[in-house]
Amino acid sequence: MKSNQITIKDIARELDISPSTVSRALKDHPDISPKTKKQVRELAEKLNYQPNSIALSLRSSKSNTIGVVIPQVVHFFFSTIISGIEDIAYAAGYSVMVAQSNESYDREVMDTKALFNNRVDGILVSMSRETTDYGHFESLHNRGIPMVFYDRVCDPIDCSKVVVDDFDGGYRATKHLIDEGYKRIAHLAGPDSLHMFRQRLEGYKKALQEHGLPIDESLILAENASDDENVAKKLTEHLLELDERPDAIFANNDIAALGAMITIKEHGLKIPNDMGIVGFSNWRFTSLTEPTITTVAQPGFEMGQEAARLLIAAIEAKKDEVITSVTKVLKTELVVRGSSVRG
Amino acid sequence: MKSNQITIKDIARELDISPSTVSRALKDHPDISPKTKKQVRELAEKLNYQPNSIALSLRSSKSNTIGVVIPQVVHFFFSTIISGIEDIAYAAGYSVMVAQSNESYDREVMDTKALFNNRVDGILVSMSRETTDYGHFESLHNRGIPMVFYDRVCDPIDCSKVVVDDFDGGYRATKHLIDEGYKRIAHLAGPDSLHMFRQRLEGYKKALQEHGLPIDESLILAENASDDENVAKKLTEHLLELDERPDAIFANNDIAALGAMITIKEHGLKIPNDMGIVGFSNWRFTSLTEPTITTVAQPGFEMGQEAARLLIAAIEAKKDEVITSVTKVLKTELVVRGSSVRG
DNA sequence: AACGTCATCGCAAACGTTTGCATAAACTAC
DNA sequence: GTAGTTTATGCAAACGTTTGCGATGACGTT
Repeated sequence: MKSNQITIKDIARELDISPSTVSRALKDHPDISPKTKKQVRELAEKLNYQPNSIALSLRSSKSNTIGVVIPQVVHFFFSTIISGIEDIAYAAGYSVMVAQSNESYDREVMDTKALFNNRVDGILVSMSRETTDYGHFESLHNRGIPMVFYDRVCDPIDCSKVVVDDFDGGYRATKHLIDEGYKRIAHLAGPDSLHMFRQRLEGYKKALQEHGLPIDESLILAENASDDENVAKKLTEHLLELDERPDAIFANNDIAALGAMITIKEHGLKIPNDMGIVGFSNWRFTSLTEPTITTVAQPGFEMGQEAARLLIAAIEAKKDEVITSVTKVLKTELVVRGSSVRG
Repeated sequence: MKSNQITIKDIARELDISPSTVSRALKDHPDISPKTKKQVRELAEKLNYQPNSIALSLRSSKSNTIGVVIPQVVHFFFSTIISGIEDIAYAAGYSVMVAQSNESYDREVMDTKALFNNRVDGILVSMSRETTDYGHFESLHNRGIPMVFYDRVCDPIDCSKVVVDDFDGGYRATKHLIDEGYKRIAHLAGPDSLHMFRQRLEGYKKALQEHGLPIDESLILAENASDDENVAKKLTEHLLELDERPDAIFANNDIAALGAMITIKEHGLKIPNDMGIVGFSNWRFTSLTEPTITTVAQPGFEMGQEAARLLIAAIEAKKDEVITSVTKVLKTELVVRGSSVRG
């Protein structure tokens, strides 16, 4: 069984008219007689004709496809973003091509090239951890293909970006703890190299300052790996051994928050009464622990949606040449749960 | 700045030779003189020529793209599968187009149609929960486009499939509990409608029988929703109130296992000494609870890889016409943790 | 009768690439 | 010097679709 895709030519031959007439009839062109239109439409229906979008792409140099470069699909936050992208793209008639960089710079370079070769109409990208050279982005950008960065953005490239307000997230988390009456709030910070972690730290500091609390550097401990609960456990041990131990911990991510929580409980302290905890990211498990963990929800779905919207707008407004780059900052949402509210 | 994609024609014009010569030179055709080849290659390099794969697709009627229909990208298991698919596809030079059905039959129908219109070379699909009519699959299959089902397979369609051995997973989980000395093992079963949940239940039963333990229907409670810990909590309450309460629970998924664990602890019972627990799926949090939860790991990544391999094989062997359909059954892996091993 | 106006349709080019065939020049062999 | 062979290149068609322009014929108008 060979592939029997029916083309406009088949319909034309069958009806003994020209392909052009078929094409026009199919799009209800006024030049075509109602009778011919009817014939064409009925035959197309009967044969289940589907336009060959590759031919369309070639002719119009538009593929109606957007490429997505993503560090890791398996991470909840990122897969949520994909979901948001897919949502908007689908509604706008675009297909989504996904390329996973696996946090590798080399893969990222190849991915962008592959997507470009596939003639995607635009590219959404979140940088890999390794990426420090931006040549591949610049080259794409210079060729005029629309791109939008999301989450891990590349500042030097002049295009639209969507980020989450990590500063505000850190601020809200800390302010919440303050509002709940905690006085000595520690912070388990993420690796200094990543922008978002620094922002969360800054938000934390601002909240303290704004409420007249001192910034005690001995209460700010940095993890080098943000996904390892054991590191968080060790840091928490350290915090608990301080002469003046903290009465709350704001962790840069939920895994760390959980690690802290486990350690605190091991020391016989009660959460939230003896110590409050707030995490970051709203992982699924935070609503399943005892107590449930207060955390900062990142708007992954909305981020994907917004990035897709910006990209599609850039793609479709390309004729006008006046695509002003915007940077959307999405607000986080504090999800208050048991680990930070004293009865 | 209009899109300045360099084509073979540009190179030809520049060098004052014909496009055919350029094309041949680029693929090292023996007809072309070394001198010309050198010139062409150097100019192509300099101009950073990239072949237009849309034109290639049109000519060869091969897009080097595979379509993936997936119920939900945000689920860990599914995103892991995507990762596996992407891994193999990338290595084989294919791009991956993702369409999310959101568990909706209508979306699934539109997704398959959209992928077909985009002329993907083959399709990987996992059915939505709603799907009971298979017309859209049949129509694709009749058109001769290769497809492979993964996880949620469609039995009536004659094509390759990749599933995980839920029966064996249920068996192993239960056998493990038996081996650890538990005697009265309850099962929190998933909704009866889904094949995989029935399989896990059957594996559970087989393990009991094989070890001379009675199958007590009062210890088998079905959830209607498999993602809600509250349901699991209620069912566990019920189990604990039985005259002869079970001394272990095999839950059909990790959320349920966690719900059970919380409830058991609330009743003052010790895990694993008073009661053992095994979950299913190896969610991230299962290694972060107290105690950590023994669970059955599903090989999502391998499943994606295997499905992609089978599909690509089918695509590339199409000339031979002898594509025998195979059904791959992937084994699960028991991850033994704290919730089921008495000290 | 000659001309203009429509309505309806086909031709051909174009998108970028590949490839069978023809062509031209250059060389070999007698 | 003629025929034959090799080497290197170009032409044109094809993939499926769209679209500007031209063609055809019917009809109405003077």
